[in-house]
Amino acid sequence: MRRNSLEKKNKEEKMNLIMNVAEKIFVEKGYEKATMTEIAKRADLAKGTLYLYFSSKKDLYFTSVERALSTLLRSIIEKFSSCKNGFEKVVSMGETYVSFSLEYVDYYKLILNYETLEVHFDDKDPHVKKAYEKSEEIFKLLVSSVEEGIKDGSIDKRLEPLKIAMVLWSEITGMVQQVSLRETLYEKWTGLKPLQIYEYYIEVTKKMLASLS
Amino acid sequence: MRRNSLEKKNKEEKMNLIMNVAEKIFVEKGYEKATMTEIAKRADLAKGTLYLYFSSKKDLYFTSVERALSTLLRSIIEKFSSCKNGFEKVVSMGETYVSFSLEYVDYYKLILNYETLEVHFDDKDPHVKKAYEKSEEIFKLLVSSVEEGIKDGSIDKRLEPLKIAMVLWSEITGMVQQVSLRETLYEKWTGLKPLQIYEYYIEVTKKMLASLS
Amino acid sequence: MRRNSLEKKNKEEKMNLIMNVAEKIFVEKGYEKATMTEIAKRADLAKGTLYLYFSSKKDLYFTSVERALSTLLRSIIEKFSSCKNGFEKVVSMGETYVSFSLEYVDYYKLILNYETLEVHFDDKDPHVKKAYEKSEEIFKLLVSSVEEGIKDGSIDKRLEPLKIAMVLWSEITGMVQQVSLRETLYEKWTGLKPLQIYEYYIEVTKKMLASLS
Amino acid sequence: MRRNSLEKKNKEEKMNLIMNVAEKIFVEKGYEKATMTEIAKRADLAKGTLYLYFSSKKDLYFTSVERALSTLLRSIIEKFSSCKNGFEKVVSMGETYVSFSLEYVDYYKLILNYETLEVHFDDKDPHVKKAYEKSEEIFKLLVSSVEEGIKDGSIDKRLEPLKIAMVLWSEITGMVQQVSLRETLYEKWTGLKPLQIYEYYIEVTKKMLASLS
DNA sequence: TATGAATGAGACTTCATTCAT
DNA sequence: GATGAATGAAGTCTCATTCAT
Repeated sequence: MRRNSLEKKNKEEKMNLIMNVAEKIFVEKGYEKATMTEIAKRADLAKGTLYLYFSSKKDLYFTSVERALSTLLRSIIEKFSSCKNGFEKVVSMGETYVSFSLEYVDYYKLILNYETLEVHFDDKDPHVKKAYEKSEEIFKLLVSSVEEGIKDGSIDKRLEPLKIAMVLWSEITGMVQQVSLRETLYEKWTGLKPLQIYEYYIEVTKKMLASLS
Repeated sequence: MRRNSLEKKNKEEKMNLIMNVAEKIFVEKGYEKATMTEIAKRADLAKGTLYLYFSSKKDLYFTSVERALSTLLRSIIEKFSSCKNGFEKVVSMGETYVSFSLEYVDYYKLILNYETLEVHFDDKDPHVKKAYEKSEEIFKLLVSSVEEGIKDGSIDKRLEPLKIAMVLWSEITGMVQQVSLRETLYEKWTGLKPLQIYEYYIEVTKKMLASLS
Repeated sequence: MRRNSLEKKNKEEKMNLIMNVAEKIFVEKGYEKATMTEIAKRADLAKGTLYLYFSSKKDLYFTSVERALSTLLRSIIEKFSSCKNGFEKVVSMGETYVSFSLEYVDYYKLILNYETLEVHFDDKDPHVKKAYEKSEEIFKLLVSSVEEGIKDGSIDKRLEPLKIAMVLWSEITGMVQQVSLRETLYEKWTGLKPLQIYEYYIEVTKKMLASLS
Repeated sequence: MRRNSLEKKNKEEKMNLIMNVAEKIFVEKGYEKATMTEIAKRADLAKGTLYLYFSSKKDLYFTSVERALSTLLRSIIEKFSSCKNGFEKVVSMGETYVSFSLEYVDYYKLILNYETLEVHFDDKDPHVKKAYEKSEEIFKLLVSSVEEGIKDGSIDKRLEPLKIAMVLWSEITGMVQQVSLRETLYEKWTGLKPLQIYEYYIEVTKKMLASLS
């Protein structure tokens, strides 16, 4: 028993070690340009060793993405507990998403990278499916928070919950994707840093949500 | 002279022929998985011929992207002429962007593909620079339209033009990216089609912009 | 037209050149130990060039085997024309098989190598199927020759055609396989060279076939 | 002493356990495609453990082959005791060989696999040599049985003992190899099962041997 | 004795690019 | 201008063997 759980822990630790390295390289170069040889070298392991823990490059990539999505999901749920009404929950989700993207840049960019890439992977791949499920879980939280806010009067009752949730979701995921991708470009155009853009977005969106409440 | 311009026209036509094919393949498979062999075959040309018109795979890719961006830019400017005030111009830009993404799916997805990929290309590459310049041109149009709207009273004067332009820009580009990428997924989640999402976005955003005007 | 057939001829010639080299290496080292790198080097070609003519190592191997089987089949049929009765045809087939194995050692060993290996390949593989069909074609010739011999009185009428054909077939293919594989070993044991063994086999078998005719 | 012999017995048992598993896998997949990992797993042992009992994959393979050859040899000698003359001994050898191939399919196919493969191994390898010696031992038994038969009048005295022994040997080893390899193929061609082919072979060969005796 | 994680050489295969025709 | 055969670097993945525990 002790033995087994110890081995399991060791294995997990090693997998995490490898994923930490892989993540960086996938972010730096993109999925296709990242090579197993480089990942092995930077992890100070032999090439073959990677294959003891991950069955293929694709497996390594997706397992890393799943880990990142889980971290994000956990983060969002944690912050939820201190919200008094639906409006606050919605706002909290946006803020958490934004903080996460700023704090765990590598993690976040990995997700983002995956979001554009998976279109070229097989839709039936269990890895892809699993990742989708994680996303859907988060989205459902958003919908129910909006509904809660409309019921408790903290969100404008003329809004349609499903539609507004969908708009918020794509707005925020899209915006954060754009901004973190083009951080330097946008700063050159406007002098604004990501955080300033996000804060302004949240400010105007809060007003929009609450306009009649 | 006559001779030269004729040759030039022929050359341009051939380039367009190649780009038409390349575009489709880049969209279908992504940059890395697209092969020069397949592009040549589908264009009914010899592989070597591609290199008479484009110096490399990267060159072919970026030239295609530039062509797509130009089409988008032209589209936006055309629609501008019939707008009476700043507010209408801003709304028109959003609508045009949305229509473009729906109408020229291939073109649009190529841009989108590039937007995620270029991060992995050399920032100093003249191709990348040129593409950025095209984007900036569009963005500047947005900023000046917002300013115009505030001045002519069609947009809420408490909004900060640069910030709101930046938010609108990243919101809309990001949202359209998300939605066109995950069209089927989102429809499964909510039953909504892209157009319905976009229309609702535009509706609430119009209210937000005009709230005090 | 001229152009196409010329190209075809060139392609075939190149394929033959490659197969000539491959054959030797497959025989020397066996399928698994033969490497594409060595085949390319010995054919004085780049590794990638091999893949212009054969889609995989397996393809190269089987195409070589098919070529060898065809040569054998042609050989057997050619000799047939000068036989006066069934008995002579059966004997001629045995002799041709034997001569072939002595004359085209590489060719023959390649077939032999395949005969033991294919058991580990997929039975449904079109290559394997095609090779089987060639073998069956030869076997059917043997059966009909035996039947002819019984009818024309040149073969002992108490023999059962199908059974005796099957025995002859497995005897001779098996024997030649054993002997060519262990040539030196058997010579060490008995002082006999392959040809002497084969001749004695044919002598006693002729008597057996004709014993009552 | 007690200690030692017990240890020895344990060691031998373990070796046999490993060889039992290895045999099956070598037969199923062929030498090259069989992996030490799979052998270890199916034997419920760690990979490293295999190397405590066998110095290499090759060693494991050849030791297995030797064990199989010994079993065959023992089998042949056992049946010898009940034979009254040379003719009966020769026939008995053939029958035993045939029975062995039917009864110990795995064992037999391992030998067969080795017979084609060893040509690609180093001829001077002590393992290969040892295996050859076992074969020679059996062959010598055949030669002396033929001589005995000629002397005691049970075999046609016009036959040359060494030559006919060599022919019989290669005939039967070859035939059994062919038939066990292509069992299903031959049944499809003729409807005959291995045993029926072997019996007919023995029938006609008996007549041939005894024709004048 | 037994383990199994780690190694690293080497296999097959792909594909952007060149160049003689 | 057009061709497409040839190149060869580089990629992913496998597996016999070793060695610290």
